[in-house]
Amino acid sequence: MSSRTAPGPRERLLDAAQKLTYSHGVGVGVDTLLKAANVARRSLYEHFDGKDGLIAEVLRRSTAEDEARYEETMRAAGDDPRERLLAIFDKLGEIIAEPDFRGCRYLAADLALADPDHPGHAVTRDYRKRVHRLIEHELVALGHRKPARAAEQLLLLIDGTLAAGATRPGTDPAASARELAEHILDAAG
Amino acid sequence: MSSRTAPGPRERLLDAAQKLTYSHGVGVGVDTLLKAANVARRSLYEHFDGKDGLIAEVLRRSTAEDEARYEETMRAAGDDPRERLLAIFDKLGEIIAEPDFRGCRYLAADLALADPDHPGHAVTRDYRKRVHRLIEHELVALGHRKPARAAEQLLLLIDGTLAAGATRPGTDPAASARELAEHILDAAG
DNA sequence: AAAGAGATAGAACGTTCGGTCTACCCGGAC
DNA sequence: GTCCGGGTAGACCGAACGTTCTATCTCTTT
Repeated sequence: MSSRTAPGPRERLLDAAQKLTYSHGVGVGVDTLLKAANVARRSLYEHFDGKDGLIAEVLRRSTAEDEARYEETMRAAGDDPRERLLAIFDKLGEIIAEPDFRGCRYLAADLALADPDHPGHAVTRDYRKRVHRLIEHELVALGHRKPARAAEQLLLLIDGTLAAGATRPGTDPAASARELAEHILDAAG
Repeated sequence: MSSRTAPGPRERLLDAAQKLTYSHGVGVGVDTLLKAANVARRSLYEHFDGKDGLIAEVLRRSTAEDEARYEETMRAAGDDPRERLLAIFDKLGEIIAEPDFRGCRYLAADLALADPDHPGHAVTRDYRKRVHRLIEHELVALGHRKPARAAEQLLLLIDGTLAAGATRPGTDPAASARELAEHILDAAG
């Protein structure tokens, strides 16, 4: 009951799957996941009703964490919407610099899950909508003349930063994107 | 000997693999590829020494085609480097609009091939270098003050356009990117 | 002490994976 | 005609896949 309890099989499995589906892709075998989590085979099917359910739940958890990270990043940047939005790109720079960065988890999942009916797709779609809302809200607060268009452009910069961060070592895509983002925000009117 | 000869097993297999590794990801099974190409199992190993070799060759072929498409797009845009570069984003708009567009093949491959030693990675790395060179060359011809930085930014816009095109239906990332690209080029000095 | 829920270990299922192998077939060169 | 290289067809291999199953163990609750 206390918050200091050792994590149960469900949590261990989620933790391991979150780590491994990122580093090795959603194609990792269930044996690998079970072994890494030290969890019985059966628990996977009790808690998540199979691998697809586990993947969907991992994505749900990740999106919640990442959305919270967006909010925390903006919160730490103060009250000015402009600073709050630019802080996102500084944060992206940190994320990309992490040694085990492997690109955007959600894009990778969408590209890897060939079945368009896989429950994971709905999760990533929702996540993108929430981030979109988050950013558009700031643009409205900033008084931007075209918040919808500007939001699309900022999201494109984020996508591009994560893609370039994964595939163009030695470059600093976050800095490049930030510069372009400044221009978008300066056109606020 | 004539150019009108029916394509041999090697070509059929490459054609099928090029199509299927894009629509279904590089995780497609060998059986699926052989069936689609109407090719004997053995021919795969004779010509490509296994699935990995086939994938690498498919990527090589695709990069050659895509690089040629960049050059053709710029050639068709005339002599002005600015127009030639902006034409890329118009072309991207067309590509994204195609009904079977599924994102950037090379990013998908890099994300899906967990093994960093897979021969496919070298191919995509080379391709990105060549496109980088192509774009930087135009920026130099344009007389841009910071061709290296501007090239990185344009590449980031391309990556972002392809990513957003695959994951944000209903938006027009190519148009968003083009607008930002114009700003980059206007800062040419 | 007894019971029951939840976890564990692990065998086993059928399928698919990538890869190897044998056997046959066909067309052009000798 | 004979040979032979390149192709096809398909059986087969061990391994891994996701899934289901039984059996045992270990807590917590009563």
